[in-house]
Amino acid sequence: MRQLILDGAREVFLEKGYEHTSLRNIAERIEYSPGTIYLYFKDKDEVFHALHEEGFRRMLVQMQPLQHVTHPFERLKAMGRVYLEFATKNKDFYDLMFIISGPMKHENVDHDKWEMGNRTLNYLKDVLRDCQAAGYFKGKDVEYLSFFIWSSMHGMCALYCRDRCQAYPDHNANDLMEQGFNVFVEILEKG
Amino acid sequence: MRQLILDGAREVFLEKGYEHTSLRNIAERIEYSPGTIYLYFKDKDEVFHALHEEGFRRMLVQMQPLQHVTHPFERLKAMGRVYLEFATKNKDFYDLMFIISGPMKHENVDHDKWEMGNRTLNYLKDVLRDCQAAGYFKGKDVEYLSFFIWSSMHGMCALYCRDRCQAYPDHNANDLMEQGFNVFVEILEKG
DNA sequence: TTGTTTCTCTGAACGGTGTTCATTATTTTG
DNA sequence: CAAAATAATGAACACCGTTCAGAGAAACAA
Repeated sequence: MRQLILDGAREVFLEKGYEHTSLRNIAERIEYSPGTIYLYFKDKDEVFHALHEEGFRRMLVQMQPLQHVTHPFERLKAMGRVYLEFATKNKDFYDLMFIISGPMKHENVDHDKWEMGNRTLNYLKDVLRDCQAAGYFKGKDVEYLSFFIWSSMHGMCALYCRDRCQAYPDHNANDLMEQGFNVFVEILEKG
Repeated sequence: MRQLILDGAREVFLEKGYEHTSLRNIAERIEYSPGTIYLYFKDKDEVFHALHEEGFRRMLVQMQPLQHVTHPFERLKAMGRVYLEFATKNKDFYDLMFIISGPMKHENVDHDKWEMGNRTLNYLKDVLRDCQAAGYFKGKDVEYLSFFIWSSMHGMCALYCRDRCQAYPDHNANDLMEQGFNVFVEILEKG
């Protein structure tokens, strides 16, 4: 049953986006009444927490092939590109995973949720350690370095998702992301 | 009248945050009926567009002192710190200015709105050109460079505002921001 | 002064939201 | 088959943004 609700939620969510997905929509889609959802989920946030997890699962799947990139810095670059592509091609999922406030309410977080997210972040840290072993990022703390790198990627994606790329009216948003990423790589290469 | 509404809106907004600010709240605060607001503003977004502008005005004020920092790269660093401080100390304004979807609906943007935002962005570009004149960021396109730098700063602030710093449970969020910024500066220094 | 026009403001109403809960329907168990 | 346990309902509550016919006040004309 829980799975049925989640499937309906994902369908409506991917069709209409987070903003326009109501519990009544979801209930209607799976042909149950609104109240039923509350028998299986505490509230709306808990429903979307599950999709949140699924988002990370999807992202991790897209990152699997990267393990065959042997050179660590190349792997880091490839990771960045996958991240960027994930955000631009799964705007709604990205929004839900990294921007929307709901799924991060303090109660929900400590538990065993957010596991997939941690796994992705740990993967980044591993790659960074590999980079350091290959002579990159000398003397940097992996924690802070990973936070900065994640932030830089997230920053572009967040501006993209929330239409702030319009601040550059003469540039196409996707172009901006790609060229911005290139600048990023060039600068990282020298550090 | 328009000003009265805006003042009420800002009060409620700063007290309860964007999420919990309804037109009914605002109307109640200024002791008018909800309908009245629609005589002076097209809709909710238009009300918050004005606060959006005010946010940029506040940010620009905080950036004024920077013009006395002579060394361009130092000015850039100082600008980053001001940006970071603005975001952490004016979470709600920052959220409204750079994260929330509303104020960026396509209709509203082309007009003469978004002017303050552009002014801030242009100031960043100017500083970057000064940096280039001083030998930094050789051969980089200022458009893409500014987008990347803005993104990096925004990324940290956005993760902060939307509680994603919890992904680092062993680190204090403010510490994360500061150290993340330091990593950023170190890496920029070498480019 | 009175009548008319103009402008401002109201507040009920519409359709939407998340959430609760007494009631009904179904299934499982004794 | 009856009783207990479980599952599902859908009306109701309190909100939301938004609209609009009409009430009230002010300004102007006669």
